[in-house]
Amino acid sequence: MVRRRSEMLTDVELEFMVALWEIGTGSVRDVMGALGGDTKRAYTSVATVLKILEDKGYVSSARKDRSLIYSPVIQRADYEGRSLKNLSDSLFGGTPTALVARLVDNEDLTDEMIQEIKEIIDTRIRKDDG
Amino acid sequence: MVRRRSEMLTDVELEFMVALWEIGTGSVRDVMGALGGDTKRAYTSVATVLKILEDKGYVSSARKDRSLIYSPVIQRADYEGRSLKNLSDSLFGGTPTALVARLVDNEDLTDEMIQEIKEIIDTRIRKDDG
DNA sequence: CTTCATGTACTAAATTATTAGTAAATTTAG
DNA sequence: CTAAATTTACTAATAATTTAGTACATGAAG
Repeated sequence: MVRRRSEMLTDVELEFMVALWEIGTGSVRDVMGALGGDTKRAYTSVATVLKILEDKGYVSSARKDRSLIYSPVIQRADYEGRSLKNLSDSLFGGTPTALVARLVDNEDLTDEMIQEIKEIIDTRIRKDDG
Repeated sequence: MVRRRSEMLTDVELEFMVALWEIGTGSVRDVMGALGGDTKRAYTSVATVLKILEDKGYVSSARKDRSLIYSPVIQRADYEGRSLKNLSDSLFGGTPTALVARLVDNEDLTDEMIQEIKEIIDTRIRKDDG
C-alpha cells in the first residue's frame, strides 16, 4: 500500500517557500527571519524543514563560508498555477470558470477588487487579439 | 506542542465530501459507489473515513434500518469559498486579484473560458449596480 | 434454529508531517 | 591554545493521515 506523496506543499512547507521566495535566497537564519507566521520556531526546526524541502527537490543549497544558502528550485508563479489547477480539479470539476464564479460571489470582495479583476480579464482578452 | 487541526479537508476527505455532495445523502455503500477516483477502497476504509468526517463535524449520520445514512453538514459553496480564501491568504498575499491574474495567464485556458469568466465578472458588476 | 450476509465499531499498521533536541564540526574571541 | 558560539547532521517524539482487518451484532434464507 504505497502512498505517493502529493505534489503539493504542506502548510508549513508553503510558509517556508513563501519566505524564501520573498528573500530570493538565504541561510537558515535568513529564512527564520523571513517567516511571517505568528508561531516561533527553533533554529533547528527551520533547518530541518529546509532540509526536507531540499530532499523533496523544492529548494537547493550551496555552502557559503560555514552556512548553507538555500535557493528555490521551483518558481513561485509555477507553483501558484499548480495550486490553482489542483483546487480547480479537486473541488470545481476542473472548470476554472466555476472557481471564478465562486470567488466573485464572495461578499467580502470590494467593488474596487471586482473592477480590478475585470481589468485583468479585459487586458488578457486584448492581448489575445493583438 | 499542540498542533491544531487545519480547518481544511485532507485530499481523501475532500474526495469523500465531493462524492457526498453529489449524491446529497447516502450510506457507506452509496458513497463508495459515488467515489470518482481511480483507487479502489475497501468497504471498511470508506466506513472509517466517513466516521472520521463525522468526528470532525463535516457530516452527520442517521440510522435507517441497519445502515447509517450520512449527510453533509457543511455546504459545498461554503467550503469552496473557504478554500479560495485559504489559497488566497497562503499564496497570494490575501489578494484575490493576484489569484485571478495567475489564473488567466495560464496557457491552457481557452478563449471560450476567458469569455465565460468575463461574463461572470460583468454579470456580478451589473448586479452590484442594479 | 442455524447459517450466511451485511453493517458498524474498534483496532492496527504504515506513512507523512511537524517540531525540536543532541552531537559533532568549525570558527572566533580571549 | 582553550572556551564559547554557530551551524549542520542525525535522531526522536508526537500527531495526523490513510488504508484495511477483526469482532460482533443483526437481519434474512433455508
